Amino acid sequence: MWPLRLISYIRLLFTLDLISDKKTGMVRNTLRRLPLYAQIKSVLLRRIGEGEWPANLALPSEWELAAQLDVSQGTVRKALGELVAQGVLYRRQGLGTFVAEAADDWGAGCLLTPGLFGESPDALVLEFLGCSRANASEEVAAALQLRRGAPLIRVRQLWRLGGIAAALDDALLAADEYGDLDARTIRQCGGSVYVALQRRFGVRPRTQSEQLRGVLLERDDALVLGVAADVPVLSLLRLSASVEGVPVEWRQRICLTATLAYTMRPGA
Amino acid sequence: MWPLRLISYIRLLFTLDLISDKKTGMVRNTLRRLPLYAQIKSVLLRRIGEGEWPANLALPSEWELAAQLDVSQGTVRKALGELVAQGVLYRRQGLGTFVAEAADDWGAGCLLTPGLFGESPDALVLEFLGCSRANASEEVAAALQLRRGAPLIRVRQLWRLGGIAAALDDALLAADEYGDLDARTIRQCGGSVYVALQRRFGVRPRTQSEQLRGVLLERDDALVLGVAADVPVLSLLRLSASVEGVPVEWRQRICLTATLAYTMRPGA
DNA sequence: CAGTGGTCTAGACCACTCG
DNA sequence: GAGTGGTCTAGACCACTGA
Repeated sequence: MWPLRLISYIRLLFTLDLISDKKTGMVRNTLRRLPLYAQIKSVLLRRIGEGEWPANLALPSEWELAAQLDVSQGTVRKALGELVAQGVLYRRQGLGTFVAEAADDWGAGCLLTPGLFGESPDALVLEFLGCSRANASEEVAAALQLRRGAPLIRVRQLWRLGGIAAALDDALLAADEYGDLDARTIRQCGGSVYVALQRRFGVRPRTQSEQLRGVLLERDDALVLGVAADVPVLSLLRLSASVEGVPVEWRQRICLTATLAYTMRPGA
Repeated sequence: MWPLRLISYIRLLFTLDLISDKKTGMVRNTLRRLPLYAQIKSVLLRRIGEGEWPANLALPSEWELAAQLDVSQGTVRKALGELVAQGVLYRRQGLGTFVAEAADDWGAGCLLTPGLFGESPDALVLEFLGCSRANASEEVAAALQLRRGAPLIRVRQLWRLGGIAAALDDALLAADEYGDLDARTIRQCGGSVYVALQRRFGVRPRTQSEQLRGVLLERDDALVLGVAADVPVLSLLRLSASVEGVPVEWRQRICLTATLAYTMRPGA
């Protein structure tokens, strides 16, 4: 019994690219620096990132995974639970555990609703406007860990609610890394940058930080949105990173708030 | 063994004010409509609400609670875990599980930071401005489940960051329910409405819904904040409710965003 | 040192979904 | 009915805290 467990720990060790110079007796302790379920989580995250299981197809069952990784079902369950909480997976009782689609470009931070404290989120429609090149400002360069002036891809998207323009997005990505992201690719992905990143680069961006301001709508943006300029709007900045924590995308969003309000997801 | 479990289920039944007309054989199934850990959660929430354990003092240990409620430690742990996730409790390894302080008036929805994607939240200072009476508008009445024109208590607070005015709050509460909330009481609670609610009424408000807009700063508010009017600012509306889900407070906040930005808590 | 939360296991049963 | 996630138990050991 015990030797078998030990072997599994050693296997996990290599799977995680961790190195231990300790004697076998010490391996377990060394590994315990991270709880087993956290190690399982890393292993699964990597295998998901490598596209081992397509989106919306079931992973192996909890018992199957437990056998593969040589841990108990409860431990697998705890790891899966955290991934579900992070939105990477979802579960359906009696069916299985599934890889979630790439995150929606709108993001999980806040939700748009038409009414006041209304409950119906209403379908936002994403419209792809175009792709262009740009250079990193000081601010963007710092956030994306690039040098100032580094070449960027700029993706412009328009959000509509019931046909009416609601928000305007500018997504910025490092061109050196994601230069292949052209208009055709994004169009094939329904206009979604995140879906394109997932399919083309195996990157699943996750919101890392979001920031809000009240600003006045600029003339250029007002033209695109088809409304008057100089009205107060909501400005959102978002930094997204891969599951490994590498910055991927900087996004700036302008939200019209004259007739709409933005309801935040009730936290916890 | 089994009879003992049965008795515990029946006890839980009464603790939860649930009623079952079924024969003893059916009680278990009836109860199973809610998982055991969820029932434990309710029981604990109520006991916390009744002030059984003062803030920052330890609850009984997981094993002790398990014995009291006649469930396993793992089940208690799951219930406690969810309450920790909700911010009602916090845990410290080796010490115990504690009741958290009343929520901060600032709220858990978003966090203010001075810099761009900066990491230091910086201490916000709350300044109590005063108390007054008002009447419920249509909107507020609907949110607080009152009739239109119902008497309200209005509490005004100013938030400062490094001495500089950053935000202005107007909290509205039903006067019929919370009429005792006068300036003296609130001052005794450090200016915090939530602390006062907890101490005076045993109510622990939790954010239920939050809504954002970009608006222009009005003249009256500009005077209080000591800045120019007509600048774009962030407007936040928040509805708070008791743990039982009864609406308690409607709060309107005006955030200056000329030199500050509001970073949202990274979700999950 | 004793007591606490944190992790992990093995095994059981339930509730749901599908063919 | 077979297979899946969801819950619950009993017991073990670890890591941390404080006296």
